[in-house]
Amino acid sequence: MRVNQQKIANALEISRTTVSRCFTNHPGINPDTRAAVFAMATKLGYTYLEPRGTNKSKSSSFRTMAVLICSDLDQDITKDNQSPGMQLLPGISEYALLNHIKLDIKIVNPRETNFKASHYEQLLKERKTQWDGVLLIYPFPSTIIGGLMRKFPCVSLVEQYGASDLDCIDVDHHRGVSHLMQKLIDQGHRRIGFFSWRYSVEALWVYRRYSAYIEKLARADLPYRQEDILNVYATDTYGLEEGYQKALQQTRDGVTAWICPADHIAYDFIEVFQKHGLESGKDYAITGFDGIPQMGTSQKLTTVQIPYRQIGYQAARRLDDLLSNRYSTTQHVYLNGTVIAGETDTKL
Amino acid sequence: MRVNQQKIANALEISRTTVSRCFTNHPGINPDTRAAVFAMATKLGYTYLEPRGTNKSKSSSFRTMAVLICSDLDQDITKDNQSPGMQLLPGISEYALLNHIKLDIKIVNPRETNFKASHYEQLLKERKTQWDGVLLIYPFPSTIIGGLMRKFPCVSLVEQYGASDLDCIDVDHHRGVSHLMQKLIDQGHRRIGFFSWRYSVEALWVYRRYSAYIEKLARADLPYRQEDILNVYATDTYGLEEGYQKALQQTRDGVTAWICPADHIAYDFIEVFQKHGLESGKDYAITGFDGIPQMGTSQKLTTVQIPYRQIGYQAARRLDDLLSNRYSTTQHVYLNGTVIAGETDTKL
DNA sequence: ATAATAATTGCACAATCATGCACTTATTTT
DNA sequence: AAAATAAGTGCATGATTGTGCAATTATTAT
Repeated sequence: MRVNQQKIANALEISRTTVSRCFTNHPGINPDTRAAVFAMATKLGYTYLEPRGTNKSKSSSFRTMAVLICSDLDQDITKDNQSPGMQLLPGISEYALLNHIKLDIKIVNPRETNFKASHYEQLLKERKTQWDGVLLIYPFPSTIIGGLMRKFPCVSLVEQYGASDLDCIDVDHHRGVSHLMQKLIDQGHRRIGFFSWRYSVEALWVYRRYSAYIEKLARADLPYRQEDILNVYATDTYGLEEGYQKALQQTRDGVTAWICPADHIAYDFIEVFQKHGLESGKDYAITGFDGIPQMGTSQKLTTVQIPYRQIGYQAARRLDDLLSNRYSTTQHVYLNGTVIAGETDTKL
Repeated sequence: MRVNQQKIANALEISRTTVSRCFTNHPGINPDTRAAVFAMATKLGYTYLEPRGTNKSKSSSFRTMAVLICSDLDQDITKDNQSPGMQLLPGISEYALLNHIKLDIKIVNPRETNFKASHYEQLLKERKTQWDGVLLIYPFPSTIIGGLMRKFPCVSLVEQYGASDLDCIDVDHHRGVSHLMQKLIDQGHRRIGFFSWRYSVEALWVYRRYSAYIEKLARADLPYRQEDILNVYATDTYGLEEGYQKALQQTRDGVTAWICPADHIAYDFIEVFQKHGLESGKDYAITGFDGIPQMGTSQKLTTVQIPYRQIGYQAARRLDDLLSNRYSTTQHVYLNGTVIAGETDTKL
């Protein structure tokens, strides 16, 4: 017999009305109840089909999306428009404009980890227009994410959040790293190392780009060498100076190219190595990731340009989807970055 | 005798009216029913040709998506409706119905690698209504993909295709593997191996799931052990029997859990180990990936259920986007699978 | 502690969906 | 040209889902 809402209601011993409201995104449903219903629906294999006739009239009402940027005010935003946070906005507002969505952009304090604190209380009460959903820019404390997700549909941009069921739009780490490495391999590099930093907060993109690096090694049939991978494993990390010493040592030992999971790591690397008389693009190859132009560098770094505008657009769009259909499988969208051919990937 | 709608109706024990409505994109047809009808039609070899003269104004507003299933007719389709190809149809049909898109489902020969061959010539010329875009199910020869992509917007389902700029919708390998491994780690496993098979065609999902495995090792701070990884590196592969010997050896040496990148690999593994007196879920833990229920197995495998319906839906949707040419950046969408707790991940 | 207020949930009824029957229209066959 | 076959459509109907309002429960303010 087919699964219907009644089955779910029976299983949870609640009324079918409540089940229906969960799927129709009705206000006034306890988030916990909704979660329980969705979990049971998945378990029983229920498929909710949006009603087809009615969904046109509904979209006429104005929605409001919050854009929360988790960053110190002076650090990121005020600095310049080059910061990722600012670069994402055009895409977001483009989508919002096209679809008559209001935006409410707020900067929140990264050090506030208590969702019940006045900082967030205020944020939520201040507005007359209720938020319908939230876009998250930069990493948030997980407690905050939990609190926000209970109240609103959320979509995260660029940064990802481990195992929690948060939708996320990001650059395609795998393709990016794969392209960079292919470029190196094409130039004759056979021993390619991975150089990162340890971050105080767990940086998921480091792991993701590292895993892309490993995957490419395997597919290109290049051997895995533990000693050419620096600062990925927690138990096997180096201090800043120590790390560079090790990198120097490995370079002398035969590593001809280094993959760095971020541009700023690569720029610093280049600077340090220069002090030791090693020139990037000549004595060794190096690539970054992010496509942030650096001032005061003579060389153009080979890197992957992150498609910020597209990410912003897709994120807003995904959130819009979630507003009308909250019972939807969590998804990650990875957009192709553009490889920027710099001068640092040259053959020896 | 020729195949007609009545045949399909009989086979599915529904009225012919319903079958007719499926092909004419009548509203008020359940997407599941429609998917079942399409599947049966494909199986029986029925091709729907729209009525001739009448469709001047009407059909022009309908777009047509081709769904190409690259599989041997008898192998996959006729077998049962459990095959991935068939399971994707309900989601595709759901989107198509909601958005007034016609579907044209075809099975193509995997061994035909020449796009200019009559096999494809026919496929393209047969129809009066031109395809507006193509959904690809199962891996196609790269020559065919190239040919198709030059002619139509394409989106691939479940399988991925390396570096080419093809949009793709798939299960979230990383989250799936991460959840499975976390489950193992929670149960006390500390030495987790990876066991795969070598495939004649490059299986991207093996690499992707392998890279997810490595990423999780790093994040959980478990050491990388080359000798616990079987049949991922081309230069370091074993024959079938040889591979199991090695796996046995490593298990005796201290590996307590094995991650397999696919259910069928895991089922075979269990069977072989059983012959050697090792019981899954007791003497060692093992997990698969795909959520395909296996007949004749006493134990339920711990695995990840692929959200076929959602994948189908999102793929159709992505293709629809590409048709209206709204977004140019190539993207990969990964949907969360559901971890199915079986009996094979137990602690020793 | 108790009243006032807000948040959830259930009931009853309304709306819509999905499908088969009967009939119409189009295309072949005889 | 009539008969036969195949396919499309209006309508009726039971199944399923959506919604206003009242009842219930939780929360907050006296």
